[in-house]
Amino acid sequence: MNEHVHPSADLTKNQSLVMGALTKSNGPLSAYTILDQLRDHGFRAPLQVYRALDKLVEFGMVHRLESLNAFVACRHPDCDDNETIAFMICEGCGQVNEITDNTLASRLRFLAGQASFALKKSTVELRGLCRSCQAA
Amino acid sequence: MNEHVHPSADLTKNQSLVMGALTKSNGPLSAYTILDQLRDHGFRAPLQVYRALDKLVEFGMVHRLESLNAFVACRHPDCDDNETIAFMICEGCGQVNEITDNTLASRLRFLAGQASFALKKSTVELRGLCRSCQAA
DNA sequence: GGTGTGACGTTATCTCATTACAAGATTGCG
DNA sequence: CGCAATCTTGTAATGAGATAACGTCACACC
Repeated sequence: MNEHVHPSADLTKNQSLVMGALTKSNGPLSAYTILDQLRDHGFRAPLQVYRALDKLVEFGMVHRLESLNAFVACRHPDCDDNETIAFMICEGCGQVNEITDNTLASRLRFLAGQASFALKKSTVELRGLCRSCQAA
Repeated sequence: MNEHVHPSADLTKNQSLVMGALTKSNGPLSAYTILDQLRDHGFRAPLQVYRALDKLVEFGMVHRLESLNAFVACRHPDCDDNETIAFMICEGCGQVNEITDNTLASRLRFLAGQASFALKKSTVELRGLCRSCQAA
């Protein structure tokens, strides 16, 4: 079992299929959209997608976008799933930009610390318009 | 028509009822939980709740927690709905803490600016355990 | 062989949210 | 007043997202 990095080689068949669908897409996909895309490959029920997604998220290969109820492939090769990640989501074209920023992350940790709050996971999602979509 | 501040006096009956339910609760409520609580007051369908919530969110009196699919009454009397707000959500007791932090907000604006991203709304939700729940 | 574990498949169900249509209520104005 | 425009409401139906509960299968390990 490969450790420490994205275990791409160890993915099961279903996990690979779901990962493939997300990688090919240039935007986030909902679980049901993935299901529809994989019906030809034998997928029949939402749970098949959700189980694969759970694992992929656990591996840090996929992120869940809470404000969209959708999932996106991680573009950082060695993305630590515990790290604070921020997403910029364009409401025009649907594109998602993934950014990591230490200043942001440490500010969030500071705020949590001030309140004696044991931080487990941060969700930071910025909605707006990307450069191209502002022109239109 | 619309006002410049929280138009508490201008709430419709349904909006007042929903606002009341959220204010009385010491944690976030889902739309369907609100619906159940208001059945005695004539509420019959989810849409009655969602319509009221839409307006209350628009007025800045209620915030939506994306990671919970739930809603919480704003505790800041003059909360501007455009302002960046962060939530600390305890996974133990369900309590939600609302915090505004200028350093955080300006960092998010900076990151957006760097990418020429026209920021409309920020979602910042921290999950973890509050002080009391860490003891247990 | 027996046992534990993890992935898989299927059905049903649950929660969250919206679409579509109709009826009152209110405001504004000729 | 009479009428249109707009807003709020009510109701039913449906769409979208997620999980529970069952059973099966493959495989590693002793």
